[in-house]
Amino acid sequence: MVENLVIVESPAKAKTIEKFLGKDFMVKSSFGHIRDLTKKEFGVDVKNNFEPDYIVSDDKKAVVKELKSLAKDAKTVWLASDEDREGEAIAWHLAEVLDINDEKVKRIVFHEITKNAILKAIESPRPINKNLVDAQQARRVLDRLVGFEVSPVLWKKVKPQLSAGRVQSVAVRLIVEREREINNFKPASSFRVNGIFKIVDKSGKETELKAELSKRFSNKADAEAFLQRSLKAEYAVENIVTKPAKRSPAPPFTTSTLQQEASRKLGYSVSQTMSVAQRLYEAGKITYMRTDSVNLSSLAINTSKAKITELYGEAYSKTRQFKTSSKGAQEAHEAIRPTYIDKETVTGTKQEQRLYDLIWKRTVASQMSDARLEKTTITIGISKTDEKYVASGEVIKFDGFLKVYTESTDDEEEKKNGQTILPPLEIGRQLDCIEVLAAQRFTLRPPRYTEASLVKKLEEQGIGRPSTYAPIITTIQNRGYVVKSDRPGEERKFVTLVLKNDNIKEETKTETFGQEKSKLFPTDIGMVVTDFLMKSFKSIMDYNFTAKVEEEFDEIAEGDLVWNEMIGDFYKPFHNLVEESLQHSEKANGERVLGSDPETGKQVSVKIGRYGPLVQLGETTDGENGEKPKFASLQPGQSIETITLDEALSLFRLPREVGEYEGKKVTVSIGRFGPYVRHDNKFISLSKTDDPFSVGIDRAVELIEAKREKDRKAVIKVFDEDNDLRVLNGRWGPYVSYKKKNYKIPKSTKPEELSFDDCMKLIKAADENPKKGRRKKQ
DNA sequence: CAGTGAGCGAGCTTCCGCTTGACTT
Repeated sequence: MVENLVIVESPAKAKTIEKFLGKDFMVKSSFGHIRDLTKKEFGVDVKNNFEPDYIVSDDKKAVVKELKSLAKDAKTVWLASDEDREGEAIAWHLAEVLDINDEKVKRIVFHEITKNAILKAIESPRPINKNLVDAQQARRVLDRLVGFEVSPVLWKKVKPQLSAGRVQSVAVRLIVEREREINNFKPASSFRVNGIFKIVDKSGKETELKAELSKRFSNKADAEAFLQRSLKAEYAVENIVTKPAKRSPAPPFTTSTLQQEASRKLGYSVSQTMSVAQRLYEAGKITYMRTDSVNLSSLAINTSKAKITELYGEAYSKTRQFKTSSKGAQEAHEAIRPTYIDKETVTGTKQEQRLYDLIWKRTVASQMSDARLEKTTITIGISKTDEKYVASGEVIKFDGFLKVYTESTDDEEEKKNGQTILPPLEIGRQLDCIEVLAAQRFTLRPPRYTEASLVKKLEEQGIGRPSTYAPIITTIQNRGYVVKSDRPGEERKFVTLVLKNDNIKEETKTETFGQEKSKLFPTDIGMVVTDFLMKSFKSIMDYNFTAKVEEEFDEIAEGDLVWNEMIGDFYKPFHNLVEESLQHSEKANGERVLGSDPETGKQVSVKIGRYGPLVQLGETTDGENGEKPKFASLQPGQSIETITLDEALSLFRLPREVGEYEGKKVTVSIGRFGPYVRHDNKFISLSKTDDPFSVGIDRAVELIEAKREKDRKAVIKVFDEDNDLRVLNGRWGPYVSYKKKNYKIPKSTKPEELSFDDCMKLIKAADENPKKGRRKKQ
């Protein structure tokens, strides 16, 4: 029997705290929430003051049972869940479920896992804050009402299995609207002019100085006129301005900033970052990784100071406490930092080491001095015209925190503007101009979201929580609203004018732009659902909806508002929208008429069908004449919103019969797995460079023969005893194939030397004890 | 592995936030 039972949310936290507390304390974990609204029913009694119907989740039954029996025997039960809305609710649910005497229960809180903080917390217990619990109940009930009332409207009006929610629908809206901004974007061009000057220093060494003209020209004629004016011009330094500047370090990591930096610097996906961080946390190497706080414990600040002084000297140390600026932050934890800041590196996988390194640097840099810079601007005058060239540069006078860490940005343009060191010059110096280059530049369309930049945007709007950023991104992809994908760049021509050796030369060059890697694209269904929700549930889709209800949750937490009343005020108009939409909304399928087929005059349209987006030739009403419309699926990368009539029509040109080979038809088409050639009931994939619309019989035969050759090579051995048994060479090396199942060959044996009996032994052994993780999902 | 798009009806789907494993590749 234990005197004191302490319950926290996370088992790793329990382990740490137990060490601080000594023998009389047993520390256990609830593994997060233990109860939730029932899923089988609606879970909220809307006719009875929105009474919630809570049940212990299936996967928590064992935990609850254990905690219950421990609590029964303990003298005091300390509920030590986090000090935020959700944590307070967890404490309350525990108190309700554990079924123990109120006097035995004490609620304690701490914001950092240090011995001092824990001992202090034990000294000052408090009752459960019911107002805060009510704020959580309001949050939970509101999310259930929105999710479980709006989703069924989508099932009826758009497609079964779809979902809508306070957070996910707005996340999808962001991506849809960005995509439309990009589709509607019309790039404008202007001419940017750079002069390259020759500088000779005292020792006779030559360097080049690049300076940009302070003016851009909106068209080629103006740029050309400027170059004409510049012919035989003379150049001189008109002014040099030097200004001191400073740069300060970024605050320590929160979940969102860690996800952003790990994405930019290490290329990790949001969920990858979280699982690597989880492992570091469980190994006791970093503090809790789901946090919205930039706060550091005084212990952490002091150890950083000592470490920085030791490594870089006192001048580099500057202790700082940061304040959070993000909307809706609840700051139940510390910032994400190394548990022991004096440890510069850790053992573990490469991934863990790299993430730890990032966290260490960010934390330490946050406690370092500002960097001091000197910014210099040189203005160069032109003898024959009023425009000026400007060159700017930056010199680091004292590196401060930059010695350790610099935060990255999402802005690609910013990266190019790297700091340059300017050569020493003085006012009045004459400069030789090597060349003047005027190049046509285009305005940039808005960037598509990456996982991490979406998280950043959501956090700015106060939507979602540290524990949900990664799941949100998974959800909107699983629902088919959004896909993460790459897109090849497009080519575009641009004009350059070069003035060199008193001669102006025009040239047209090509550049690629708009290349995308791992970006979030909305699907057709994502766009149709967003449009539907915007029409019927505008208030829920409002970017400020979460912020608005959060204010009310805060009032509930303060005791100034009663939660059921707040929900009641929300529900009445909301439920009316639901009813209204169910009764009056048209079915939404995103149908768009593209025009008519020049050959038949029939209408060509696109819409979302049962199996996805399709193009339709002819109308269903034509059926009266006995003619059914023709259908074809859209290809990956095509969208019902942007597809053109020509693109749509060409989808009907497949499958194409390209000829005959060995007396059998050869056809080309596009299937689920891409373009293919079909011959004698065999399918052969086209290569990336083949165009399914133009591939001819010669190329098709070439592919068929190549495939046959490959298949021949793939067979290492066949057996007379049993035709089903073969030794094959596959993508991952040789293997044994028998009755459609594949078997690994031990590394020690040579595949050519396997006998029939050897193979059968292998098969028997593998079938008899299937290894864990090799079984197929049912 | 390489389709599908008629209509009906039964039975199912769905939210957000707090936590880890247990899965499979």
